[in-house]
Amino acid sequence: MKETLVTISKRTGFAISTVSRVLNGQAEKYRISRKTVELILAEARRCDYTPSLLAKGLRMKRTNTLGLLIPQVSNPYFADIASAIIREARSHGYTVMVVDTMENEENEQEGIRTMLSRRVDGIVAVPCGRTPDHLEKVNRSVPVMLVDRSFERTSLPYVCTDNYRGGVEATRILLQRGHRRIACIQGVPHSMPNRRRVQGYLDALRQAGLQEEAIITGDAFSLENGYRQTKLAVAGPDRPTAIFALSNTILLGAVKAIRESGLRIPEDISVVSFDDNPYLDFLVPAITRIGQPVEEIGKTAVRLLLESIREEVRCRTQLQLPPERIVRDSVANPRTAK
Amino acid sequence: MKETLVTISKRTGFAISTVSRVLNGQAEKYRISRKTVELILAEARRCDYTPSLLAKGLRMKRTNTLGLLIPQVSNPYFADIASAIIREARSHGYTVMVVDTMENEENEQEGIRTMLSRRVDGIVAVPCGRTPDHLEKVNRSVPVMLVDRSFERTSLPYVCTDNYRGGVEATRILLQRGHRRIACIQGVPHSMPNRRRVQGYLDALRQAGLQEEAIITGDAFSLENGYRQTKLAVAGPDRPTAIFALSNTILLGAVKAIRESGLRIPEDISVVSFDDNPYLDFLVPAITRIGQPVEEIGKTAVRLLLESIREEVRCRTQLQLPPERIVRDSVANPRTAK
DNA sequence: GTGAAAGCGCTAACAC
DNA sequence: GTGTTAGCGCTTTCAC
Repeated sequence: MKETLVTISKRTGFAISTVSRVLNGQAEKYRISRKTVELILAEARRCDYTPSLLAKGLRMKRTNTLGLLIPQVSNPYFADIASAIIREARSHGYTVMVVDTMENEENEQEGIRTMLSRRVDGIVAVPCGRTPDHLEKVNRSVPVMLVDRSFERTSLPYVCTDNYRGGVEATRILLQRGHRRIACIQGVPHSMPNRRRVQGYLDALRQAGLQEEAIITGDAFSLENGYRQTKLAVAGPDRPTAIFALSNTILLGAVKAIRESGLRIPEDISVVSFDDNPYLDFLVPAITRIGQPVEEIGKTAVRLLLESIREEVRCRTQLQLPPERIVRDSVANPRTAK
Repeated sequence: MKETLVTISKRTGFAISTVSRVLNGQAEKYRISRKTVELILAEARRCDYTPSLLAKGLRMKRTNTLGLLIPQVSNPYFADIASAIIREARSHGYTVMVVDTMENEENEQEGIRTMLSRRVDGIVAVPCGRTPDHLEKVNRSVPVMLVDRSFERTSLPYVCTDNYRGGVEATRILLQRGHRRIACIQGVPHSMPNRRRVQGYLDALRQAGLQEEAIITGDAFSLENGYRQTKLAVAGPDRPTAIFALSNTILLGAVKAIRESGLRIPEDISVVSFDDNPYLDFLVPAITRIGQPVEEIGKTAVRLLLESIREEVRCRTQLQLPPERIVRDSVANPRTAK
């Protein structure tokens, strides 16, 4: 049978309230005698007392638990984010319940329901819907923090990469080498990170007076999409001299297609990708890329969320953290510019 | 203010118990009239009633929650396992609390404490200690299921890869090509997966009458370890013609060292690795490897655990699932055998 | 310095 | 068919 305050109370002869106070470190506050404190602590240790956070949560209306909605835990990028969030939460005494939404809005909604039922103190979400409506509604009952992805106009707080700037930088890396025909292979068109990256790409081209040259294709953050679009691109008459892949998965597809076509990176075609990953240094050549500050995103999101829980106010901070250029060997001058 | 059974009870005029029964789908069982049912359901929907699983858990002594202890969520291999576990649990109506133990036994113990306090119905663990003692003790109060790693002699149930067989198969792939000097670069020596893989390697050599040729080095599942050991191995006088890396990370270090030394894979030296990962197909050459049935491991572990929770008996199943050979292009005949 | 008791939201045994 | 009530384990107000 489980130990409770009652059993300890009975065995030590002190009242439940006294036991509770001692076990919560409130002995001082209530000026409970040293002797009592020690007796109770000893007994608690002896019987391996494990306080019920269920009962405590029910009483206190706080569970020290956060909910985390992630579109795909097995995706290394999301795993990194989840990892950062879980660790940061733990360092503040919070535990995290994770729901894998599998990029499905229904799963997301159901996940939110379970979390609310479990009375989480706050929710961190990488949202997968097209609109913030539902999450905004949830935010009225429990604080919500968006991570990685956000929405066009929303009052919800978020922490993500400055994807626009990432798009600009990636494109500039190529422009500086003299590339003019740069194919941008995108992921899910309506998603915010995608739109911002594309916008960055377009603006960089525009500033270079190359707006006419924009080539935007693709529709999914997948290897298949990267492969298909690259196949098409290199087969066409006016082959691009460089490819900007908007994600790791797209990049892999692109690399596969390029290799199959017999072209060499970077001699025949340059490549820049988004997202960091240790493996990218082991491809030949190593891939030049725009890394996202994953660790910082997770940490910051949790800190802001916990703060808003503590202060009992809704957080309104919307943060875009700067991406990181990781220059390797997949970019060279275009042939035509030689 | 939050809605509860009481508020609904008051507003509809029915007793709390009636409301409870209806909302739990027990209307039939208690032969509650259609009208009552509809009124109550309507009101619950209207006010967006969210049942408190805290209160329910307190009352029922079941929370429909599992605890998951993972040594490093950001490691793609563990992320895959976590993903499978989370999804399988969800499909049975369970939510998962994840603790990242960071390969630290203290964190593991603390993680267990929080989980027990939160009254999880069961715990899935990739343990990081050297002995099963503590987990066996925990198993007396709540069912524990080991995953990926196990212990030499333990009564705890587990589901993992047949690492011994993996070690044998990897080694045989090399032996069949005529390799005789095969360096095995291991990870943490005392860990079960490592020991079993090494044992498989040794037995495969023995069966080929090559026990004298065994070369076992290394001490960590890390890129650095793989790099260092490979550097030493290729620099030595009697260079191995093949390397068996006991993990992905070790492999990457090995590849780096081999490239730096100017040797080519597989012409100068063959390579076989453990663990699957999509990126391995994009290295040049693509790496031949032994994949672990991660999805199945996670699924099976959760199923067995839930079953033992349901039946209220301790599971004693200890399962080793067969690994998968993934043959690519990193193995060739050794030079000397030509 | 310590204790008694109410109540958090829920289920289920028992009553009618 | 529906209602009353005890109790899950905890915190906290009020009392002494």
